[in-house]
Amino acid sequence: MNLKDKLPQNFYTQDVHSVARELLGKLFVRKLNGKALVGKIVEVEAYDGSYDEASHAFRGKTKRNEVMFHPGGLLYVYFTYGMHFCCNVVTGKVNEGKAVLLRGLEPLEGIETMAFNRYGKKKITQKELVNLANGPAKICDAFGIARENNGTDLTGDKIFIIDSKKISTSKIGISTRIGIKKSVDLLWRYYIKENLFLSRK
DNA sequence: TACTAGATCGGCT
DNA sequence: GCCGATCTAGTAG
Repeated sequence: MNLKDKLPQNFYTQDVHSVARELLGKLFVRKLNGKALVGKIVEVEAYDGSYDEASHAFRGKTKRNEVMFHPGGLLYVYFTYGMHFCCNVVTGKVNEGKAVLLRGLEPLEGIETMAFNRYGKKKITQKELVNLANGPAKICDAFGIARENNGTDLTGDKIFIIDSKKISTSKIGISTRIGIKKSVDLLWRYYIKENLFLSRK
């Protein structure tokens, strides 16, 4: 991991689908209490507010989704099901309302901290390791991301993403998105094929 | 392995 | 008042 390879703002202002695909394989970093928690991005979903009924941004700007309407490069964190947080990378230009939901990370660094955040213990089984961050709410739990991180600037030094070798197109899987009831046919979920840390096969 | 229910609360109709 | 970009534990097969 080379900190010089932190993704710049102009990475995030690209089209939401380009950002979604290119985020695969990159390293999501969260500094927590002086330590770095790092995970490789293995699964994401695109949400395009302009014609995507499943997107929080579909009905326009509100107090909750306001961050989505900023230019790309911010973290959009929302609270759901009365108990979980999920986080998104805001993309595109101002007022577009588009974002990429992080759905699966492969834990690389700070695993003991993540384990403690999720399971209340530092030593975990192989099964628990696989389940550490293979889902949107699990990511936020493991990485200690909550309401107060909504709107975090990803070009800053608290939460950011490190570039890495691009995943070849042949290794990227595409499917419908998970857990939604509207716009269910859009093939806007992208993932690294055969990775162990996917929320689903 | 597969399906179901329950937890729990903020946002929006 | 209803329902959600979820997760877990429980039961049944």
